[in-house]
Amino acid sequence: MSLDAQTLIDWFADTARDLPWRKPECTAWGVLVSEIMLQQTPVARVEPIWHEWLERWPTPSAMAAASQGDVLRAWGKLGYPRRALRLHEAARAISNDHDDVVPDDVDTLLALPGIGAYTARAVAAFAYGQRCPVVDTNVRRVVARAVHGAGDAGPPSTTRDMNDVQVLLPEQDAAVFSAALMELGAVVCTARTPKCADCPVFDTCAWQHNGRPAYDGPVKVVQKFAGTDRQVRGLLLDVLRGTPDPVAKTRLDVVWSDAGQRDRCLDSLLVDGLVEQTATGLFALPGEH
DNA sequence: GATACGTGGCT
DNA sequence: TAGCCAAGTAT
Repeated sequence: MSLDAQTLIDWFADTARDLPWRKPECTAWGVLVSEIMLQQTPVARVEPIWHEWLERWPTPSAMAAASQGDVLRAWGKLGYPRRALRLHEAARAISNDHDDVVPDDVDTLLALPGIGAYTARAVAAFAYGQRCPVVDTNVRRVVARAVHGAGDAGPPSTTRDMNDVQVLLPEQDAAVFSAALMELGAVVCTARTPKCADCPVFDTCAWQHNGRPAYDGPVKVVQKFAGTDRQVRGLLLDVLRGTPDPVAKTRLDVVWSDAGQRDRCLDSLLVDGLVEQTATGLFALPGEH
């Protein structure tokens, strides 16, 4: 009952999107880059940037040789630019400590900056075919519905979520099964309007059998954006991405009227290493090599 | 466990 | 329109 692995694997073979990081010729580095970019970011926005990155920096050592500023500019407006900095750090660690080969075991991957419980297992599974639970927001939602019969997933709990998925993994083709689970959540078992008519596991779905109950867990807090430090940091960084040379603070002051918030955000960007101040007091993306 | 962290498309 | 949502991680 509930979620036959082979059914999902067959469905995936028939209908999976043709994403570049799923192609057989895609390297482990390509998979890692895709996983970092896809954190909290839709596929449509990632694809073009991913292609640029892999062409420009086809190996970890290639990216390790770039400056932080180059990496941040190439990241463009993907969002959460600290990801770019951490990926750059990871590239250097892989280049220096791992012979330019993306590690294939979860614990070693977890030790790299910007790689957490999800990404470490996604790389182990999708780049190296390992059998481990890969749990993202899509998988959590599919399991909540198809297995637990709930309207949506409750608050995440890494231990519990991974256990839930571990017991579903087939002995064979576990990595393909994980990709299929994610694909189902991304294109069929979606958050707002699930396309149950297209679902390959409709007949065994616990949510259907339960009469499609509404989500009854804790209220999910929606993150504000307008007016927050996140918006201001984004505006400041956008100025610096758009210019090759360091700029005077007056160039940054125009992006936000509240001087107190502006300065606080600029300071936090300096602390985060996303911005650097020159000896003459100008501001720029970090240029360290 | 809660919160901070970008950005833009969709309903 | 305002809010929801998108392959999370670090603290």
